Amino acid sequence: MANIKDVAKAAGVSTSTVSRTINNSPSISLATKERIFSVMRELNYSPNMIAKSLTNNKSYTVTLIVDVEDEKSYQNPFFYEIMHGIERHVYRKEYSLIVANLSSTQKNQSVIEWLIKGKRTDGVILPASILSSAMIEILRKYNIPFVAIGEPVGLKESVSWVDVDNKKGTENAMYYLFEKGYRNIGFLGLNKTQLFSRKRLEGYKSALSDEQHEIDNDFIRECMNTKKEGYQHMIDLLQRDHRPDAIICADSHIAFGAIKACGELHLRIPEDMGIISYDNSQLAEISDPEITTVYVDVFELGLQSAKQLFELIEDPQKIDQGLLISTSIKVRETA
Amino acid sequence: MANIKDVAKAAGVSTSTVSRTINNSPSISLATKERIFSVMRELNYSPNMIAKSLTNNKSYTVTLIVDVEDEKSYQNPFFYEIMHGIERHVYRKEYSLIVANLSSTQKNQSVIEWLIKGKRTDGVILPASILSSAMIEILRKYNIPFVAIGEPVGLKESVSWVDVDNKKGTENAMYYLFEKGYRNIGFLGLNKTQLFSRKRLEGYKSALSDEQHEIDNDFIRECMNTKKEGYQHMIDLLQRDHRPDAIICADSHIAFGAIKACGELHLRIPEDMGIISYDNSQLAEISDPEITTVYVDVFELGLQSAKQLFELIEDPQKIDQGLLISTSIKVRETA
DNA sequence: GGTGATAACGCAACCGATTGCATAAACATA
DNA sequence: TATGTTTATGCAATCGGTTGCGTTATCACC
Repeated sequence: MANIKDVAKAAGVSTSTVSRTINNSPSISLATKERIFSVMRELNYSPNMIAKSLTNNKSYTVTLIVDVEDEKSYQNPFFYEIMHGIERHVYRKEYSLIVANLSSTQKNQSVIEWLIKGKRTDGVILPASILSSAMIEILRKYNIPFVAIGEPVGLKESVSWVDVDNKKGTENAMYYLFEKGYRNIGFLGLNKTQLFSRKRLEGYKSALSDEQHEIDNDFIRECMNTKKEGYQHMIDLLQRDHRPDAIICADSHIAFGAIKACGELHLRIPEDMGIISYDNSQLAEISDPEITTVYVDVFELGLQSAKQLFELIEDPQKIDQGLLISTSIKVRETA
Repeated sequence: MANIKDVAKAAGVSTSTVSRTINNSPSISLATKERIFSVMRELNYSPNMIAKSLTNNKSYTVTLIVDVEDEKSYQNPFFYEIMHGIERHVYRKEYSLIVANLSSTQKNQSVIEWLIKGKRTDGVILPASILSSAMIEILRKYNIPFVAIGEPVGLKESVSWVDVDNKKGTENAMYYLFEKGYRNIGFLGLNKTQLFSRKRLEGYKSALSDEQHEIDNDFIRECMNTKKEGYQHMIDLLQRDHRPDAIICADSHIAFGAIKACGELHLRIPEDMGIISYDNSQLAEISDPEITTVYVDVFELGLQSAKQLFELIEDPQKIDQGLLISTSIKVRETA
């Protein structure tokens, strides 16, 4: 394949001149630029990015870390779409995207350090679950910009991140349910360990306050993100005297369990029981009835994380900041 | 960060010597090798892969293409797992993995050509859906090894590929159903456009022949991979005089529809109706009852595709070949 | 016509590795 | 002792770009 020397020779100029026309230097006359461009086309030339990397000390590559622990959990279908969002922006910048997985439980930084030390990456996007202080230390030490997917919690220093606006999303779901006439709304979701569940619960509570409803703690259930727990808690809730007439599930698996419970107790959905969960389109649409959800534009989430990363790459002075992606209600059949 | 010169200086040798010890040349004395290694540790040195790439004319990177059209279809959760399988082998080889998406409908080769021309990739793994003849032409032209995920169909030349053994998988599912006592087994699946469905149908038919059953064409329904079509075809099948007592669904979405149909007609699963579909663990496990499936080790599929790719990279004489990944039956509740 | 400014380009060093060839020392052999 | 081998290492070119600095030609102006 043709290299810069071939182009220079064919155009009767030095490689410097070719390089400058590629990089659009003003000190090359228009005539020579055009001649060089036409030679480049003839020879089917494209610059060797490896060589470019060596001189410019940039890899033209960013890395997406995925958490293998999440792989089998609820996040799975999300991450795929996030990746596409990231890709879109990365390729727009003429960078390429490396993926690598790490385990949040094993606290293993080796892959990322290996990539950095080999000068293979200019920036990193990684789930907050992976962002241990040891990880931050490494990234800072080598001066590699990074952005977290998900709001990190309990960190001393500030970092860049993007997350779904879980609180507002749930508030909006509540307002939607109120408007539909539901009055006694419950909440099923884990809230101790998972930040996003906590935020969703916050939104649930703040919407109740806003609407002058009092918070009934019996309506709030800590519940793992599984069909089984969703089912059990729902059965339990429905056997009480004072039942909810609608429920917000922090996850679609929970909603599946809740729907099953309603079926067994012959409650009609959405007439007797409204249900809203968070979006996992595949599950929401295959459910019967289909689940009304808080829709999260995860593609946008990925895109924004990449944008933030490039801001840091292009301007090292840029200060770290968080960004919340807003949600909408995707009306299906359960509310 | 320390480079090879720093190491050479600190160890009192030339960069050649350092390079040779890194690459384990036999012509360096053990004593100097040890000294150099200890200096490397002291200085926290690792070789700059970019520079290595430039001299060795290898990018130490392979690319995984994903088909954005498939993104929203059944393959989605598969690809994620395939990616992990690929990753495992790629990082074992001390390569890194680039991902890029292409659309099978738009027939757009630009990203891949851009990566190749920029010398950013040494090999490509791509879904058969992307493997148009134009794509092959490009890959051959630049002499880039590639492996298809899925058996390509209608190509003139031979290429390397890995695929699930769909035929044998379905045969095994049939034998399993026979053993369970089912005698009238139907098949729901699309078989015109999708090779994997055709193969599954082949397996269905060959198992019937093997067991001396005759093929009842009314029991074979062309059916898109959706819950809706699965439901309709199942209702239709169940309203006939001669009903099946078990059914094989080429996809889990179909199975969801079939289960719904059984519920409405008050058929007990698995007593009155056995159901086996192909694996999508998330859907299979959230279904009620949980779906018995033909399990596909997609991680292994990815791993094997990467292995094949590296065989081609390491030995350009290596001839292209296909590889089938065998399946197993994952017994859950529907059969 | 001499001087200075400006425009357009080339020279050569450099980025961090690899490698063919040369070389020096140590050792063996005649 | 002179010569041939072997072992261990260094020199310098090379991969394909980039860039500071120098050079040449052209033109304006006095």
